[in-house]
Amino acid sequence: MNLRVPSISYDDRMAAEPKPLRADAARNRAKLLAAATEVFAEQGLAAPLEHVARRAGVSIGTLYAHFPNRRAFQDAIFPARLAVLDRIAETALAEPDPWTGFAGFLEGVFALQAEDHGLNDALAQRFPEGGELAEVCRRGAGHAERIVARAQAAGRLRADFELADLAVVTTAVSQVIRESMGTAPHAWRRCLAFFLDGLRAEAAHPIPEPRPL
Amino acid sequence: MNLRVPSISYDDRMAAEPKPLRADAARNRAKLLAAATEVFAEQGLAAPLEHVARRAGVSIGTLYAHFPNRRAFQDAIFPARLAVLDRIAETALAEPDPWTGFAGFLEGVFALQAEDHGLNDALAQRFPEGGELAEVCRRGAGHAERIVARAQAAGRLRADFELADLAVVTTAVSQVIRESMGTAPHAWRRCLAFFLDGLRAEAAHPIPEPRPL
DNA sequence: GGTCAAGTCGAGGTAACCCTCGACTTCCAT
DNA sequence: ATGGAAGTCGAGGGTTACCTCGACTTGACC
Repeated sequence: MNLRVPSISYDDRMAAEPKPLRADAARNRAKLLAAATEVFAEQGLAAPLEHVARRAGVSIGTLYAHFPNRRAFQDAIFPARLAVLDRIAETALAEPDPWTGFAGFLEGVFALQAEDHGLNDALAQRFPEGGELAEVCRRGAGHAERIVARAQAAGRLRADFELADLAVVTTAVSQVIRESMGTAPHAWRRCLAFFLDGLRAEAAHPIPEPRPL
Repeated sequence: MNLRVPSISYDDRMAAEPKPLRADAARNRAKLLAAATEVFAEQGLAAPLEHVARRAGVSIGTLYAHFPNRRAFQDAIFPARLAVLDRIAETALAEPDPWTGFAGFLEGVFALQAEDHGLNDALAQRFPEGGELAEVCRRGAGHAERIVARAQAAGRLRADFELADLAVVTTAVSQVIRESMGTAPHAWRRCLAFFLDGLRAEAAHPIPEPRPL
């Protein structure tokens, strides 16, 4: 009893570099990734994986051989796509006017989502639960925190705005993007404009209601 | 050729009063309606009809005998539920301060949605396409138009706000309600408060972007 | 209480999507 | 060129919903 199976450590598992793929396999993997990127962008994150396989010109079995589940696709696709987020945040913080920086940050994040239905869905997942995607989101939240703090310190962003409210605003605008993507691709900009006007310090009226979250 | 089948007119079909049901059938119909109201409120409009049948204590076949499709349920349930809307609108227009009226109207509409997942879904359907539900919505839109116009005429609601924007705001806040219903039932109020502060005439900054819809 | 239209039942067909697994094919190192 | 590991294939089993239809049951009226 009590035999310990000699097992690789957690770190080993995490650090395990992917063994080199055979030429055809590498090709298929690339085709799958490209197909998934397109399909998710068009149809959203819930698109049937069969569609992805078909678009990649590969069987459903092969798809599962490369990506055991939908999450594997997300982790492979979105972190790279979200790298732009860091740039947007940098630009926002570099902006001399803290309010312009704040507004530009939101604008940038939403513009990104407006180009990609899948990305929109990915960010709408309250907590992308584990994986690299979660990591990227955490980084994004960090950026957001600094940008919000700076705008508030400058007295431009209303003082009663909290970080949690940012998630709520994101939920709201993301939905507008999703619904109007096809028919009125810029409707969300008006929506955001109204919102921003309500977030300026000088526009603030006391909020009667309970805790933010 | 060219024989016209003697057929009842459109008006006849529309006006056709439902023939009296047998006692047991009437009972089942009532049970189904009650069950559907509950189930939709809890699980949203997309809830499986099998759940409704089960909760009503009736077979799936009976359910379909009474309501041939999901729309039939909606038409039977929501118009009554939305009658409150007329009251809310009345109150809003009776309010001496046009801004308070406008804000109260939105507050009322959303509070209604916050109590009923199904209602929320129903109103989120851009155009409930036909049926009595559509009629109710059209009436609601009429009310909204008057309330908006009054608030703008009084110089309280920003002049560049258009009726189409109301739909957008509704989309946004409805989604917040849906997402936070379980965890933070009042999050939407903060969201609405920010929004409203952005809609006040004195908060308005020019919107750079194209047409509203 | 007998008749039969009205109502009820639920098994089962259709469909969309999930994912697996054993038979087959292809690459590559020798 | 060939053996065998690596990769590919797609039919098929599982799930969850939708909706139908023929056999059965029941209420209402005589």
